[in-house]
Amino acid sequence: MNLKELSKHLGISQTTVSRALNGYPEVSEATRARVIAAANEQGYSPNTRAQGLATGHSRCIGHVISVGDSGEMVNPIFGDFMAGAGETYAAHGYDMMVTRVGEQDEGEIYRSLKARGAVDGLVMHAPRFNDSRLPLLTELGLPFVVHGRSSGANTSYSYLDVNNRSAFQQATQHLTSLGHRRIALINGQEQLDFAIRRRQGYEQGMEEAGLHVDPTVMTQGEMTEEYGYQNAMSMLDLPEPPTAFLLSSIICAAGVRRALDDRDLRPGRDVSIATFDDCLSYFRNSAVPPVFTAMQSSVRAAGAALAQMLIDRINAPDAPHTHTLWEAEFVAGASTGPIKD
Amino acid sequence: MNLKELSKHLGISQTTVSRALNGYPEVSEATRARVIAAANEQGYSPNTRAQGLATGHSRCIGHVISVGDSGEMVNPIFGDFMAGAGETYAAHGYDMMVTRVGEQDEGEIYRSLKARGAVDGLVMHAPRFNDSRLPLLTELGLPFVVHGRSSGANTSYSYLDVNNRSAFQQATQHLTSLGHRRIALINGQEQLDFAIRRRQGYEQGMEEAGLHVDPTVMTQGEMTEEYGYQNAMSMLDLPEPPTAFLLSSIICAAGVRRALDDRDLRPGRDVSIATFDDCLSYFRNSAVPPVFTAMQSSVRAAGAALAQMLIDRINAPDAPHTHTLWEAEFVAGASTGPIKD
DNA sequence: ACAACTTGCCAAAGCGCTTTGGAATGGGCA
DNA sequence: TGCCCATTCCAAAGCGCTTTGGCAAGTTGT
Repeated sequence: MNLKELSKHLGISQTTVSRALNGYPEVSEATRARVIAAANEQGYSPNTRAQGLATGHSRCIGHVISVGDSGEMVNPIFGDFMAGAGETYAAHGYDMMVTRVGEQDEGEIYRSLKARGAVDGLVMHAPRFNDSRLPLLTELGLPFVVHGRSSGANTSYSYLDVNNRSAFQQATQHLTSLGHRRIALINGQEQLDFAIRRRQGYEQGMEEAGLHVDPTVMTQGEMTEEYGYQNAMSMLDLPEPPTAFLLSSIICAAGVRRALDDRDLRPGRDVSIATFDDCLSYFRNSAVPPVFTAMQSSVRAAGAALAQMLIDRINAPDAPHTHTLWEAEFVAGASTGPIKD
Repeated sequence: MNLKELSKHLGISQTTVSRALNGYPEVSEATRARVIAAANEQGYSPNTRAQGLATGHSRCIGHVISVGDSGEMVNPIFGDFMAGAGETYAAHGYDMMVTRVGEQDEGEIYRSLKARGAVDGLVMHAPRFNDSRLPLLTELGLPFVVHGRSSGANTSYSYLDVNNRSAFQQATQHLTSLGHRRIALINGQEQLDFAIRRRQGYEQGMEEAGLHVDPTVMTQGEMTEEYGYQNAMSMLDLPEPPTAFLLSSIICAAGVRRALDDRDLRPGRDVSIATFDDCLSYFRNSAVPPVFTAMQSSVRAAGAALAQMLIDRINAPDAPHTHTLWEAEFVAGASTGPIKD
């Protein structure tokens, strides 16, 4: 069933049917009601592509996820983020397109999405330091918002970020206030902006406690469970092992927990663990008290909010850029405790 | 830059440019080369919507993920599955559309995707027992493939599934051969087909060992870490606690591990854990020996293979349905061992 | 009663592409 | 030379929608 058929069925012109369906005022309410009823009855929905061609909009949002071909990690927050964003898109009648890309040709993908008119806007994920995608997207004139920020970039852009720096400064402070002086940082990949800021927060927290940072207990890498485990294991083998671990992801934290377990150390009593927690739906930290002392911020909520930001931006592309900074919430859990002497 | 402009720029008709670009034989190689060069130089890509309108195809694949509004779990395999599927789609010039849906109106979504011509085909996730989506999709005439199977359905469809039954039968057998007689099954939601089959495999394995199943050590639910933990904890409190746990997900297994830890029990020595492992990129079980004894099958590979199946199906919609059944691979890990007496 | 609006509808153009049905051009062959 | 076929290209229709510009009919003001 298409417009032509529907209009023939109703004995009314295509114009009128289209207008009735799209809420234009030039059609009487009686006609509109009749049209809508017929459309429902016939199961008519306007063809997305034709509508897009005619209007010049795709009513589709792009998400580009980069996954190295060499079996790199898929970001575990992906699903929850999408769930949040999808909710907003659905409410506004947008579709959601996701494109997988191996790092190399990410710029090419953006150009293509723009040239093909495939999306009305997109969400940029995992910004890096002075990210080159920022000027590219700006130049392309494709509305976009960023999940996170890019230090050192001098392009202006809209973003929603968690205050990673203050989160890690707070977490560090929590640990130092418990007497910990040797605190390991098991961070995400430090070409990613969020990891940079988290390190800064950690360094600041250490400094405020009059402690100096020691590179031997600081690592960065893909935040898998195994990565947490292995780093914790090797650090525990150091002549002067850390008494507390600060982690970038609850998945990693699980790995560290396993390492402690292997060493017969109990979290919170023998060694402390504090972590960032994205409130992943399949890995909740919501026991009472929470398993992990954590700085938490829902990535699903972030997805929903960013999607809204993007839609607003598409509707008003020349509006000034929006900057939203969420503070992570500190939750005291069972994984931290005063240092043993 | 659009076709018209490009053809004007080249002094050639739109027809010829289009044909040159699409590899039709009616154009000389010299002209083709010239056209392609100009297209690259001008950064021309055909408008997706216009192309779709003209051809009647969207070159887009749909994935519908259902996420309850009440904060239900997002399937942790989602990201890895998409990464695999996305690879295949990209190689074939397909885009990937994902639609979030709260259970209630899933049929509506399918109808809409079809009516709007938004996708050329779709992947159906998480089939349930006698899933009503099967006849619906068949009736709609939208090419689709299923990740998993639907017991009790009498519609014919293409699928790729892991042999969940044999996987769990094998895992159970492994445990019984180690002397375990009281084996807990912490399963996924048993309205989902894969969980049904896993239970059957478990029951078969128990029966083969001359053991009868005991509902008090069998649960089903959303496979979160906490779910694994809580069930393990309460089962360990039973008058006759299980000596082994069989799990549907490595995320859950982590929870069980934590429970054992809390009870000062060591996996593999005091209590055994065997689990299904989807080879999630952020939660690898690839240590030597693996942390968990597991039945493993890569969900990323499944995504890639299913995508290929769907594309084949789109290209030959009347071909007979394809059924692929993968056997999960047994890996002996550190989490299982002979029963303590 | 007549001009001036409003209201409710329609025909047709246009969005950017593919594809059908020719129409030139040139080469091979008798 | 004349005929036939390939080869190479083009004009125009059509995909399903939105939107412009009108046109009747009904309504208002004087």
